[in-house]
Amino acid sequence: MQISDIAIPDPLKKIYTNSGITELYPPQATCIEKGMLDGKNLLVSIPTASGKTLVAEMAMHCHIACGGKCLYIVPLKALASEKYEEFNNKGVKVGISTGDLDRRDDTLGKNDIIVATSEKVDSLLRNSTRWIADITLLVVDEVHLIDSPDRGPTLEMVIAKMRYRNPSMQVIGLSATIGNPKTLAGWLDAELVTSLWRPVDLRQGVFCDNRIIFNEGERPVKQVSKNYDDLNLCLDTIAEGGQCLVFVSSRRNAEAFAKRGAAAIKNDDPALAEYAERLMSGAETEMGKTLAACVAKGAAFHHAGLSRNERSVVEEGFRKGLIKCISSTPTLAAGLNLPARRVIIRDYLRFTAGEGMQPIPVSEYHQMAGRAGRPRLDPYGEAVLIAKDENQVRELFDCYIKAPAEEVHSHIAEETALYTHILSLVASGFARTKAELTSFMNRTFYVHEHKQGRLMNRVVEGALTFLVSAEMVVEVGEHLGSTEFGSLVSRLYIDPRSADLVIRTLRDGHEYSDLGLIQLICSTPDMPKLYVRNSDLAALSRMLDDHVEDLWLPLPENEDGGESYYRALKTAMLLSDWTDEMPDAKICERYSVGPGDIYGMVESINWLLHASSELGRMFAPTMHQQIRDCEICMKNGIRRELLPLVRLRGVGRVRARRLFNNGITSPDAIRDHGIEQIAKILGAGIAEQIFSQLKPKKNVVEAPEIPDTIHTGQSKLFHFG
DNA sequence: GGCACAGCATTTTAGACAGCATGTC
DNA sequence: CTAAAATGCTGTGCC
Repeated sequence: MQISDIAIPDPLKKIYTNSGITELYPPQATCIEKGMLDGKNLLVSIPTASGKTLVAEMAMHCHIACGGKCLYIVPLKALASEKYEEFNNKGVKVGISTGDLDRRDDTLGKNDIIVATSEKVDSLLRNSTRWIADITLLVVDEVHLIDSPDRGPTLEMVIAKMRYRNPSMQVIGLSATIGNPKTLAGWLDAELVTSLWRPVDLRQGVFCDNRIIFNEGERPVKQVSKNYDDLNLCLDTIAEGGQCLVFVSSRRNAEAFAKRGAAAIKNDDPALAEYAERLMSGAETEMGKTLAACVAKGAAFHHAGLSRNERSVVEEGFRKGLIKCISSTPTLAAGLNLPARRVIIRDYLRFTAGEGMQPIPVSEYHQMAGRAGRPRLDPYGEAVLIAKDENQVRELFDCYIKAPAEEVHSHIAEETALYTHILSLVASGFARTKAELTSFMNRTFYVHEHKQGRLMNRVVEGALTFLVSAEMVVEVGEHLGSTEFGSLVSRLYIDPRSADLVIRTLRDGHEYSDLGLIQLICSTPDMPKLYVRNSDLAALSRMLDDHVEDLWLPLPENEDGGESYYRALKTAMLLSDWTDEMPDAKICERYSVGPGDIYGMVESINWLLHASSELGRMFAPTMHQQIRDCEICMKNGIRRELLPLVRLRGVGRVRARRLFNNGITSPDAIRDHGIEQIAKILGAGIAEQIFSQLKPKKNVVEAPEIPDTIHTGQSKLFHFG
């Protein structure tokens, strides 16, 4: 099918033809034949990188041309940015809305296309965002993620809510290949498009005994390293002029492989030195230094412990073709699109808590294998598994290459997952009676799949019981309503169990302490927690002894509560060190984490601190200001003594500390010292910026407070053995 | 006494959504 | 309670 023959707006046609797209891929053509441009719902279940986004884009432009508005839901923030870039500058207005990128609500609604994560859409629905009613086309990217145990229920609810609000809205689901596409399409009232076609030939094989065994034929691999097959596979591709992506199961493995790769590649391209330098200049941690050393030789590793800068340098270096191989944990499988000639799925077993080493799902294998082969750049892509012996070759073929795609199932009938969603249905007016609640839940994929809602009703009943006892929902006869507290929890977008724990503890009447508050929030189910290792236990119990007064939650009596208690406590210690101005590198070393982990945890607790301060306003007004202050300290990574200083624009943790250590502890003191003095400490430009914010001088002249000790930024709170 | 190393015991193990309001070194 | 691989520790053998 030719682009010129399709009923899409002319400007878009022009953009496509100008960029060399003149003909549709076969599955794309099928979408149009099935009535996508006539408003039919669609489920497109095709392999990765076979042109799903383009299909959705055409449909979106048709809607926009008719005065419609489109919502494009993605599972990851990184993906949201990627899609935003892709849709932008094509003659329509595009907006993005995720937890950390937001073009403010009122202006956001003026866009023709809005790209958002599923959680963000849920949050927008809970906060009755007006433009939601204007959406005429909903595109759900990676719909198969409905199957995810933790985030799937949210996606399922968001789809159900959107369709309930806008009954005439068109829905397009984009999915990887799945085992039961008909069931999912049935739920969406959608035409189904399935295909196995790919734009770049993908050869899937298993490595064993110095050769890759493909479905048809074999390919020998030169043995350079005696001990490492994975390295040989990697060098083989590089020698041929390709790049390589290696998926491994742990961060340590990723780093170890990159070191081996760096030693073997021995590439001294001067362009690489520049990238290495960009990494080295910011590298405070051991991890950062090894990364820089690897990149200098043309190898890199990638995992969630990397800082933002480190990630982007690695990604850019690989895109430019300078970095020849990246060894990665699953971060790169789902997120950013970084295709490579050859993908090596080295570890197909992964540790799962409570289940030991488990084979990764087929869907994830496809996800990784799909990264092989860059459209228009590589002649073909190769995805290679590694077998220990001939027996395993057959096993891997059966379990992955020839294996049928997994089915997608609803996870919505799990009670704890439902608390938040039932609350939101009641609080945002989707269900005003039990009957309405039941009828809404009957529209979920779960009920569609199971053809009956008996278990669902029981679970909903359980969730209601919890919400009523937590005073978030009230039941009056058949009627359901949310309390002021319940509405707040729903809008804050936190787990009702978190809110319940927070307000219960705040009401207990503890004396305020930052550590107590941080511990409380870290104990919440919404907070990601660190793992506790045996070697941490000594420091943790000393922590308990030394801070009995400050901690708000006591060690639980029963044995099995201990582990999660300690995990929360350890997380609280890290964050406490952060607000105690401990340098990043030291935190990384002490807790064996990467800069990216610190960033992630600080981000999470900031979100929850904000929510807690709102809860505090309602339940513990005397603590509200304290919580707000703690929030600012956490955001900046500073001690309380710097609070007055960071209120000034242009002053963050470093400059505030520098001023404080010079005896300048408040905006008033800054004024008293005069602009020249401040310029000496921080530089003229900054000094000017600061002075322009200072209000006219008060009549009272205070002597500047001079601290009796100079703070070094080292932690006094905790000392590990 | 000191060192190298085999062999056994212990330890560790991926990722990432959400609020708010703008400017760190 | 699961399992693989890396790291830690102990004891042996040798100089």
